[in-house]
Amino acid sequence: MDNQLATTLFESLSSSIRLDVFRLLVKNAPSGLVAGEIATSLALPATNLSFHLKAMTNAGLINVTQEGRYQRYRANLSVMQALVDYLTAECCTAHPESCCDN
Amino acid sequence: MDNQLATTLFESLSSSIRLDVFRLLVKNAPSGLVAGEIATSLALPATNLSFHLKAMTNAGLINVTQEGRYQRYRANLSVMQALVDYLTAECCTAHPESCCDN
DNA sequence: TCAATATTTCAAGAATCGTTGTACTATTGC
DNA sequence: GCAATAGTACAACGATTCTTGAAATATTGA
Repeated sequence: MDNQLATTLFESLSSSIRLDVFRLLVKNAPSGLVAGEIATSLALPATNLSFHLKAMTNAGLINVTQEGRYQRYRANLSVMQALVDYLTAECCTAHPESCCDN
Repeated sequence: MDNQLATTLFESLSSSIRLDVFRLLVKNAPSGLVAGEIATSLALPATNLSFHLKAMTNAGLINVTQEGRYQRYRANLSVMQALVDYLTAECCTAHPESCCDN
């Protein structure tokens, strides 16, 4: 996890639409959801959702697999775990006594 | 930590300048740095840095205290810890077996 | 093959964000 | 008080990002 990837992931989580999408996919792990189910669930126009799904996929935050005419999206949980580890390191490395245990 | 605050914090960390500022302040915790020291350290124009510091302060990611004519900025480590906890919950609550321990 | 369905791509405009220079406020030391 | 210093506020512009409708692509089922 380098700074540039972290920045990209934060950017990916910095829109409420994308955060909602990610949370929905976490809730529906590990089976994931197809694009139409996400759109219905979050009441989003297909084009707008597609725009955000593409951004999140490019960032590596979610994965997509084709299922016939459907696209199934899944949260990339290991990337999220790596981000948590990165943040913990950012937060605690220098001065553990002033952060981790409060 | 609600979704809106999380979104705001991610937005705050989604620029490489702001991420660099935060990392610098973590490295210099708990004493913090005054604005001029940050500007020198990151080679940023004062106005641009001020713009980002204001955004980060509004988001609650950093704190500021006045010291005479200086403004001293410190990383808000407990907010960062709360964000890590939020992300961990987002990542692991639904299906711990598929995330936390890999 | 053909119509229906699922999703993406593209283009255009709206909205937001980032950067910079200039001006302003506040504090310090003489 | 006055000049110097630290930092912020404001305004303008450029650059991104967001949103939407229309068109394109691909798959399915009849």
